[in-house]
Amino acid sequence: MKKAEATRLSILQKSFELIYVKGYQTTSIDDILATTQVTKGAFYYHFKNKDEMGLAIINELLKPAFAATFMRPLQSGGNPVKVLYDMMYEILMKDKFMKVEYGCPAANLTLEMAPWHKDFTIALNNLSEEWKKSIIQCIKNGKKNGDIRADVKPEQVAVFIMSGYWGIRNMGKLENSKSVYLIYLKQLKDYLTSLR
Amino acid sequence: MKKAEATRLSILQKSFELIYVKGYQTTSIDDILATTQVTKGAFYYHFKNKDEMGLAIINELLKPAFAATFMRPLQSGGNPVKVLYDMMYEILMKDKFMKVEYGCPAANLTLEMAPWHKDFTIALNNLSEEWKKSIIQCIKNGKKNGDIRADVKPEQVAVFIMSGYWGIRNMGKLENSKSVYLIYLKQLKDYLTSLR
DNA sequence: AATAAAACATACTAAGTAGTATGTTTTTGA
DNA sequence: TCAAAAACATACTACTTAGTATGTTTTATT
Repeated sequence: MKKAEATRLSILQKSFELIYVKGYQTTSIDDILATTQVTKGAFYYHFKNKDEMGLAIINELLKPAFAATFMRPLQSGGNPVKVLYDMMYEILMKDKFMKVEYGCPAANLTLEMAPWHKDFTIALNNLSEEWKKSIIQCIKNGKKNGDIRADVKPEQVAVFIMSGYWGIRNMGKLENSKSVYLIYLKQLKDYLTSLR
Repeated sequence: MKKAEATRLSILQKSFELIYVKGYQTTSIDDILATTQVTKGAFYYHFKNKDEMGLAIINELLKPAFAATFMRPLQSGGNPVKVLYDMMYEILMKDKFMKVEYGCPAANLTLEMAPWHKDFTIALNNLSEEWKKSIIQCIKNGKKNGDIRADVKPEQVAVFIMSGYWGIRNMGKLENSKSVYLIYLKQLKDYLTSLR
């Protein structure tokens, strides 16, 4: 990797961490410069302004990370009852990047930016739509295999599961403890089982 | 009501609306002064600082509003399958204050402030806990009446329902349309029915 | 090696921010 | 009614913010 590219990536990665922890609005350019050891000249050489950097974080870091953690596990073709539960368990209990006290970076950005930063909202909605498609496909596949009842509506289930996820992140932040994740996961298992 | 009390209340109400729409951090004192037509001297006579005002909003406006909209409907003693669905339908589809594009004020504040403003987090967690208690009581009552299966775990269900609510607010913001609320509500009905 | 462009560095600006200092006006209680 | 306290008004400060102007250094190309 070229040195300039490394500088750019370093800015994105450190900013992502700062924004995840502190929020977008409260993470100042000067904060970013201090932690990256990059100067203002370098920053504005690589990014036109703060929002352009924010969008780059979503598109270049959040999106691939999201695809790997949220969507890849759904492509196995297995029983949705198990696959969906396992996905959620991995995301909530095993993921190394996300911390219960800081919630989900995608959810944080959405709540903070929508509806004022349209570009952010569109990019984040994109993520959400992709996840939804993956879940729907997983359920459709389960119906074909007979793992899921024929009368189950895939889109309804997908929305229901996704809303549960965004919401449990909120509760985790409030209580600052993963114990609420475990309670949620138990009921998620019961719910998924009810779709057989 | 005394005039001074009216001034204080006006500040709280207008600030609440501004913060609900724009967020806490991005609503400046000067914004508040401009929309309330109150001067800085008056503001700082009534509130020590911005955070004290924020807490007053939570405790004096959000809390009672939350109790009326989220908790009172649960105290009827009716069938939880219907009572819980009706509560959610009212909150999502009928409430006059909350708009789909701005989400839920309690969720917005939580995502924005936790874990950095401990007082806010505690006050908001308080709200959440009260709601949880109400839902649990509603389900326990339903179990006693035979409306809900004996093996249903009230706390698990409460957490599951609450997470669904916080989450669907997030999705509403992303899509800026109540249609996602309707999809969610259909599946909520199926889920609640599965508890019989 | 020479040179042009890329990559970075430093000092600054203009606009906003929460909060304060110091007043004036209004209300209240004896 | 009149003084004291409550309620408000205005002008200011010290600090932070995103972004710019203007440089210097590094890298790539010939």
